[in-house]
Amino acid sequence: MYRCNDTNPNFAARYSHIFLIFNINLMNDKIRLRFAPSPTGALHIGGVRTALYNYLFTQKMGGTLILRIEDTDQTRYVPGAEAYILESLRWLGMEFDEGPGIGGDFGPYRQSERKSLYGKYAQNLIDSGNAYYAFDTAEELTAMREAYESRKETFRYDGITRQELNNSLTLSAEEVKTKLENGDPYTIRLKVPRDEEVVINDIVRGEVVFRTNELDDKVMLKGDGMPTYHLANIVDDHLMKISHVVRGEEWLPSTAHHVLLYRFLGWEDTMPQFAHLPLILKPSPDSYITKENKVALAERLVDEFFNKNEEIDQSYRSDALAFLSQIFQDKKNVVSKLKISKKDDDNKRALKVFLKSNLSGKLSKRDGDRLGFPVFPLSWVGETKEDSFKGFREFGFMPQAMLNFLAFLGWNPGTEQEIFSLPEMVDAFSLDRIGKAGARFDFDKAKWFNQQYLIQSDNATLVELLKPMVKEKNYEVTDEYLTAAVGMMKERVNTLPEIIETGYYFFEPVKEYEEKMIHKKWNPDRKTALLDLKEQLENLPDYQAEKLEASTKTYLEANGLSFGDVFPFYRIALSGTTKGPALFEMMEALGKAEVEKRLLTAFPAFDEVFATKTNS
RNA sequence: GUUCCUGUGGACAAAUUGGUUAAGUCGUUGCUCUUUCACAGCAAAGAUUGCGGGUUCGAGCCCCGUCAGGAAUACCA
Repeated sequence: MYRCNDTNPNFAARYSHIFLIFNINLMNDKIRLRFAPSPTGALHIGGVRTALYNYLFTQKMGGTLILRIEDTDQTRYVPGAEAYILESLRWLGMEFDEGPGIGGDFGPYRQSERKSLYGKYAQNLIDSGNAYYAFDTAEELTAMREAYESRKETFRYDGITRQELNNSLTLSAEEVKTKLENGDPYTIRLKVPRDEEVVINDIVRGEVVFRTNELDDKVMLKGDGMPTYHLANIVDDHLMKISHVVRGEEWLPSTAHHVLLYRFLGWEDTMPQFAHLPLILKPSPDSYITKENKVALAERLVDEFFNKNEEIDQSYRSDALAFLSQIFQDKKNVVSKLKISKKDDDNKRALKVFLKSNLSGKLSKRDGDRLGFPVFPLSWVGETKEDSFKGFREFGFMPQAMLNFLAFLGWNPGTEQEIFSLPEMVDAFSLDRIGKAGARFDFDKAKWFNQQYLIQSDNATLVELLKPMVKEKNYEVTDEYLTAAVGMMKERVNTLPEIIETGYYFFEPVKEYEEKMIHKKWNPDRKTALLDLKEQLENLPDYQAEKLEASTKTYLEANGLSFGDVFPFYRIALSGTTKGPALFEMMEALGKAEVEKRLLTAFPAFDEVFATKTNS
């Protein structure tokens, strides 16, 4: 039975005073974490959260944070992905101590550049009898898997099946030698022992036990000479002296293999501690299926289904649509209706499998697109439109708000504080307050966080962030004016761009007047009073909010009018809507001339709107 | 199918480690403030802690069973 070391993650921190007494400083060079993304596309929200937790823990412990690029799969390599990852992390304000482009004593930090390193360890495994050469081709294995599947069984390359397969365990030494000398393609597979238990002591999950008989003989070295994730990861973590592995829960099932590897390579005593993070889940179907969108959503899903399964005939389309609208009827039980039953034909089966993976489970990049929220920190432009996504930044989120939101997906400080600056978060963070259950992505909450940050930020900062967007729209305004507009709008929106979208009237003439109020209350005879008031205000020595308000009050009292008689029409004239910032502040910001212009164009327009109502 | 993980109001979650009345936040609804919207403040609705047993004076927490959801099951990471 193999046990990973089970020291407390906070051990060094907790007892640092003792180490200090003995003048041993374990903290700084002991705690080393790594964030190890794969450059196969944009870094999604789950990866960002993993990076965050790695960052928080290292900062908290005064450790070292390493960025390692895991690009061992050449077929999935996407140019630009690494740059995207770097830029995302920079935007979010997470700094790394070592990594590509940063430097460090343990480089190189791209696995493709470390290729020559791994063969030696694979050979070690062979030499110690813990791995073997496998000559089965990918095609043979695929065929085998299909054959098993047709019998409703699952093929696994393991301690049983390897005895029947084409490898150095079944072939004679002579045959193996010949094959190797001939340059026949081969992989090196881990020889998982029989009848043992591997015990993992996970920081967030506690003790997890795997029986080796359930484990497959994973490939360590691929046919192209590249290591798989499993080998490269363990070798690099060891060579880079990683102390804690904080990664997503999807890795938990293969952790047993990793523990085995540490042991076979003789590194078990320095094996890092594992912390497997809960997954970030899609919003549940019943939260986003509405009367309004369910038809569009169904069509979209069916489109994607046919896109993905080109072999299925289009004639199945109406059936698929019908099925979807049927399961959307009762949105509470969508997932349970996706169970495959015996009477389902192949099409139905394929459809159900597709829907299940798209309506439940891990949050995926498609979801964002489909449901209208971002899943990536920054926009990503892929080769096709389908592979391009809008990021949190482009949605108008502030990096700190995104981090704050993400931090709470799977962790909480145990206090009632919700808004944390990055340093505060570092201070409050600990691995043992990470939860075990999957956390559901909730865009409403994300927006709330962003709004809190918007309100909290000073106007000057927001103005700087807004300037590029203002420029893009070709609005010509002074900083002073923008500052005023931002001050009035920021607590009325969730994201930055909304300031100039819903508050467009600060930058250009009103596009449309809200008709309801005009129909209800507009009285052409009132115009004289409104114009009267306008003139009185224009004659004030300074066109300033408080003065305007005082003067208006006087006027209304003198003429027996109420606020309600006047305000809505001024408001609609200036902004097109009855919602929005305080009227007099808006007037001050817009300025005397602009206000006059807008009032004079609005009143005749109101008459017209009013006339259409009386006519109809 | 198999292995592993996880179940606390609609969502995120707390619960001093077995202690009595199950926090708080988002969302929803209402009230206050306000010319409107928003912000802020206050309040309400919403939970037999997935379900069934057991242990115990006492169970969200421990044990057994069961159901549901998720992950993994590639020469991907």
